[in-house]
Amino acid sequence: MKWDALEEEPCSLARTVAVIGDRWSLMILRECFLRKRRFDAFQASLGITRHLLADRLKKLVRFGVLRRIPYMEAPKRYEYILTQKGLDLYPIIMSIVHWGNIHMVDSRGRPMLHEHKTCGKHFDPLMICSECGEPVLAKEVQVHPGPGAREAVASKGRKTKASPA
Amino acid sequence: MKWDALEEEPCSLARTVAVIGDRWSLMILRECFLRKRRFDAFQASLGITRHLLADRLKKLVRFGVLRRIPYMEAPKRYEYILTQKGLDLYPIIMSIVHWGNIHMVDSRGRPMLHEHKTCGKHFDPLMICSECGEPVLAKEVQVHPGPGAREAVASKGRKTKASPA
DNA sequence: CGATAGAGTTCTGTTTTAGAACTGTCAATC
DNA sequence: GATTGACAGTTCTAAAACAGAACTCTATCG
Repeated sequence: MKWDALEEEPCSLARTVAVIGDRWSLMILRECFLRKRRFDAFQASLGITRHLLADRLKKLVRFGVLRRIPYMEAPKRYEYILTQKGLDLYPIIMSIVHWGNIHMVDSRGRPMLHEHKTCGKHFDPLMICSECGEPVLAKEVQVHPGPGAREAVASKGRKTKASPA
Repeated sequence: MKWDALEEEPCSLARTVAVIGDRWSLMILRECFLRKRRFDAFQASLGITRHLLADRLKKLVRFGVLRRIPYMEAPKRYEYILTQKGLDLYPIIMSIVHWGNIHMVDSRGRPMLHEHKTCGKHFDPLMICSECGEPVLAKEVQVHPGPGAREAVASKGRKTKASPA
């Protein structure tokens, strides 16, 4: 399966994975949320090859996650800033960081702490249900096909071809 | 940078990306959360090559995200089920799906709807602060180095080498 | 006996990625 | 006024990852 094919899948996970589902895109986004915005800054702190960095930035711009704005004429220089669409990725980034905090830290503890400026405390992100406000657990969630689902092929038995989410 | 190097980084995001930061791992996990658990079931609904599927399953087992349990002797057959560590990935999966629901759907709408069995309603996941219960926005979060941070090289000025999170 | 199912492994050829060097423009320095 | 350095890339080659298809092995089914 090609990356382009992922985008076409009737599955919100696959489509999002087409945008951010490689290690470098996620690492670049980490830098963006840490207020980095220039080519060399990304390159220095990530150790990514310049070739791939150029490529990934292009991709993220193409998907509308980053915007490329000139900050200097002659020579033209650009910086990359998060669009609203990009900012909306924050819960993904935070939940990834949180999982790492719980399951991947060594004996020294967390590399980074997050302070919620609104309340002034170090916090962890918590995922709750938009309707009842209770924490959401995998076992308590039932999925149903939505309007954008692929038509189920309805072959005999319990064999429905695809499994979008 | 190799995948192994990512694991070593003093950054919870990098370490998590080392585990799930490729398209197939995320797609496999989607299937796991949809209760798929067998090799051929994964292969059929993902269209991944068998080679890569075997490889990714091995990786996810090695990282303790999946457990490989025999469900049949002679011939030995195994199925892959989520460990607690794997189940804890749910917020990541859900936030990815949610972003896709908001930003990547076509005119037909969402491919899939999620029902919170606890309250019986279709819902979206919401990320809140564990301390004050308010929704968390990127701009309201300040990061600080934690105990597991790499020693900052403290060069002159505002130039700290790495940017873990 | 031959066919089918399940869970992989092996093979070959194509894509992606890593790592390093190169380009081009401007500003500041020797 | 030639040289160096910052910045934002592009180009090159070799190494690694991936796609697609075929093959293996055990066991049951008709």
